[in-house]
Amino acid sequence: MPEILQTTGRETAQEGPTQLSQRAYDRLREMAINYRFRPGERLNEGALAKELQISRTPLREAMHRLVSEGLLQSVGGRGFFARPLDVKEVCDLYEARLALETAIVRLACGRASRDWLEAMHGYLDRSVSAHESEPLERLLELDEGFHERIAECTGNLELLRMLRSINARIHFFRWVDMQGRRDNTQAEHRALIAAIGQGDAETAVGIAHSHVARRQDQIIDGIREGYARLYMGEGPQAASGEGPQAASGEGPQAASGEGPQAAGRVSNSPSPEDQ
Amino acid sequence: MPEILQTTGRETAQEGPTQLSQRAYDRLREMAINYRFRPGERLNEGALAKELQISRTPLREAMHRLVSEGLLQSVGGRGFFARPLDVKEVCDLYEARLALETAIVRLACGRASRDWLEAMHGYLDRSVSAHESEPLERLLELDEGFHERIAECTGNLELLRMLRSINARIHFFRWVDMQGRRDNTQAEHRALIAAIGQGDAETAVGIAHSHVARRQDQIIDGIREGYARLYMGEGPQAASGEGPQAASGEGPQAASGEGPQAAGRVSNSPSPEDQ
DNA sequence: GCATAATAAACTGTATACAGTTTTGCGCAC
DNA sequence: GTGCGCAAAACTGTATACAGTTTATTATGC
Repeated sequence: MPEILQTTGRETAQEGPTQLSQRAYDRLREMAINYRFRPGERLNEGALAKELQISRTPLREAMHRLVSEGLLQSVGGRGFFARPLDVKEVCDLYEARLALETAIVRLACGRASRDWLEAMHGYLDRSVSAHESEPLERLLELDEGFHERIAECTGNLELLRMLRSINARIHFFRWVDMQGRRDNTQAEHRALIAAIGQGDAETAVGIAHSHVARRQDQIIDGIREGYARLYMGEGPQAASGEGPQAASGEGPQAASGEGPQAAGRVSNSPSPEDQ
Repeated sequence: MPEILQTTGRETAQEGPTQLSQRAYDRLREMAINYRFRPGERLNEGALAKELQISRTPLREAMHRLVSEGLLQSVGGRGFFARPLDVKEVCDLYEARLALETAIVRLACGRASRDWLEAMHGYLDRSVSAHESEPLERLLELDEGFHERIAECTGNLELLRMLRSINARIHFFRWVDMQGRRDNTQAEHRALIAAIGQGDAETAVGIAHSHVARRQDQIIDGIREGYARLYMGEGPQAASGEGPQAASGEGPQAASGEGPQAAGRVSNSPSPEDQ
């Protein structure tokens, strides 16, 4: 039975014998990023293992990694849970992203090479052409890629790692945020690259700040919107058929009961105390 | 046999039935932070499991978590390795710490409460009294605690989490750095708290910057010093007897062969490409 | 003596077995 | 019908078993 699973890739068996634990990590990560699990929900290891066609051992290894990355939760060793929709946490993430982006742009101003600037102009051109045709999910990826390339420009892999980690965790809310308005950020991106190219740190940081900064109430609105959207069964990309516990229809427990400031947490979880 | 292990705590069976995976995580983390393993060394799961008196399953779960946190490495699913002494990585971490600390201090200026300021003064008093008597390891902990408290002051748990993660990874090099000179940072700490208390962001950020910033050559010197020290068999606190592979005497493979700038990596590892 | 091939040992990734605990479901008293 | 107690099912954390692969070792040819 093991050897069957080894070759039974999920769609096309594209690559070689990827590590099962890694495959589980990739899939679970994608699910967690897009809130494919209901917030705070307990993840049934047996069911998940069956769905991913692996045993619980590599599955749990992947889950432990995702806990470390803040994409899953583990309450006192008694099972894994989908991350809750925690308003405070998302606000913290936005704030941390702002701090990170500011520092990254400042560093990039002194380190941008001619080649890098060329490449960024090419990237922006491709982004512009994609702007009309591509789906929103793709546009968001392009935006994330834009900012991550600036981080790469600094040469600092740790800053890049942190930015990626944060971007993964707020991805869903940015996606929700983009739903309503398909606004064009290309001009700001061009201006930012221009400022970086001139080594004008103050201008660049100013652009980045106003580009990334978002008022707290806007963020909270986005979370509430996301909350509603989650319980309407929609997601960024409805790839696979519904998972066993991803879409079993139960209404939201407390959609708009307590105000967003109440306890800072909008979730049905028993509020586990994180790892 | 399992039930024997459950109750067989390592020293005094102090607490309750802590999760085995968690215990392994705690011990391995401490080992990784202090470079108790030789840089780049392959970690033998069987031997480690026997040493920690657990099976490989929870051990591997802990190792996966530590890989996510950058305290261990995993080369393409083929075993776990101690993190190498990577010059570039440590420089990146110092740079990231500087960016983080700057942002944290700036935020703290607008959020410091009277209670928090009181508590910080008390903390500093205790640190001063400890300065003469306590061992260096303890002083370093106090310094880390100081900066983490400022992060707590911002109320942003994500910034705090990132700062802690970075501090863990550079802990060893800061410890090595402190060895030679026992310089007094208390005055700077007091000035920083004073500036935060007055909400003077520019002054506070300036102090923090000059306090945390370190020239790249200083960092590299510290790493080289640490490298030498590692292969002399010393560590921050020689707690338990030598582990099976922690101190088997073999000379350094290339102590001062290539210059520190050569490939950016001073290690005996086969340079795995990170997770 | 040294290089090489063959064999054995060791090690990792994964599946499965098992025990303890929590949750669920059902029956029964009221 | 509702609350309570007990049995059963389910689930998690951990140990162990197993197969494939890598590494070490011995034997052999030159």
